[in-house]
Amino acid sequence: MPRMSPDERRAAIVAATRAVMARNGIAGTTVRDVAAELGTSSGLIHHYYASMDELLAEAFEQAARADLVEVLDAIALGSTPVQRLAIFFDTYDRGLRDGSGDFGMQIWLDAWAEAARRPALRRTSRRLNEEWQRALAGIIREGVDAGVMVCPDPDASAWRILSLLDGLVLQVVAHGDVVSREQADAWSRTAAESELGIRAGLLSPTLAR
Amino acid sequence: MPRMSPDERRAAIVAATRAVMARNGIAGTTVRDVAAELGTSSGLIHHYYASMDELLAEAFEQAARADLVEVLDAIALGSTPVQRLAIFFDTYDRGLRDGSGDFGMQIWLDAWAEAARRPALRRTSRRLNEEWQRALAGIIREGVDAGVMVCPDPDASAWRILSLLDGLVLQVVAHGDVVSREQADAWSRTAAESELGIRAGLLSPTLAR
DNA sequence: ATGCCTATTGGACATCTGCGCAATAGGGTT
DNA sequence: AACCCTATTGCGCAGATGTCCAATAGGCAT
Repeated sequence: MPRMSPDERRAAIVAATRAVMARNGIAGTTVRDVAAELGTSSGLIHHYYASMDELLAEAFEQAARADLVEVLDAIALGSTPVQRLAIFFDTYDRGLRDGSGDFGMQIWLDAWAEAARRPALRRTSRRLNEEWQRALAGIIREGVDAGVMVCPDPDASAWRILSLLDGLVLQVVAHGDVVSREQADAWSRTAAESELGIRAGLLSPTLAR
Repeated sequence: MPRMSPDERRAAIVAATRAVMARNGIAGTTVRDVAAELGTSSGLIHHYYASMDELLAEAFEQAARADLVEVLDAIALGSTPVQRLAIFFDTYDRGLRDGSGDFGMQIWLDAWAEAARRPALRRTSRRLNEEWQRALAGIIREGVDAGVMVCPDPDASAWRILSLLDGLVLQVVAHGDVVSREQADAWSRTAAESELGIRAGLLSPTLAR
């Protein structure tokens, strides 16, 4: 209702879109939903975003990046590679627990499926996934350099660990408790321990936080 | 146009739905698309299927089950647990290569995403996933009994291997070649070798076929 | 005060969706 | 040949969707 500067308004629109996306998923986010969430008219959205596609891609980008940044910040608090890796799993699991630190994991499933039909979303999803992989591979390389991990190919291991996480998340989010969140968490940690030659149990959840 | 028996017509409707699904994905399959593919009216579809959700679930069920049966049949040709496991990966990889004998892997991504919005599809997707897991766990148990695999928890291992496969498939299908099909194939095999205490290389692609 | 720029409105428009229903027509039974 | 059951039609309905546009109103410069 109140008049805003273009920058503020664009930010508000994206924030509202993220809120709706967290509730209804990407496919279930409509212009009118966003307008209602924002408390404005639907015409206003198109005054700032030429198409719904563009808005969805932008909102997903920001939401996904926020989660990535959260993980990167949390990781930075760890003092050893193994601890950083444990924190990586902590944060990932927390996202799974909340239904959303910032958004539901559901939007990742939506993004992966929608990628085939929405080029902008596809590029964003791919880029973000690569950044997750890079973050994980970085930890592994540090671990190898420090002599606390054994891994002939950190990039490949990072992709494997990440893909296992994605696959487990998929079961939890899409199918309910055929696999429990606790199992997804524990299994991915033990798989990483095995993959990286870390003694069993060292990747257990960090109690702090 | 020609009058059919209810059984024939139902089969024809599902076949047409599968064809449209393979082309447009699950979310992009509408009643009118199916009617056009079939060359009949849209009303006819509702004469046989009470809701679109039900029809999509049935079509997905049949398409997915066809692939599962293909894997089960192929596995049956293996003479040892390790060989059967190798064939399991062969068939999975073949599905990834073709775009598929019967449908693209894309519909799995669609199904996982749509599960949140379509209860019937959710149940079907979940059940099929469980059957894949059961098939895999069965092979593992045989391997353990025969003393050629080491695995304290075949069910958990099956879920891990399957989830890794799903996650890798996801990268290949959704993001193009950020991970190549060959890497997805090779990585999942080596992960399984490690997970099940099988000597490296024994799960390499079966040359026959 | 006056005027101008543009943020904002609220609804129209065309299109698509799943679904329901009265009417039609084809084929098997008698 | 007469009849009945039902497969099949074709359209209509109600709602949702993205997009667009003329009209309004709020604030900033003059």
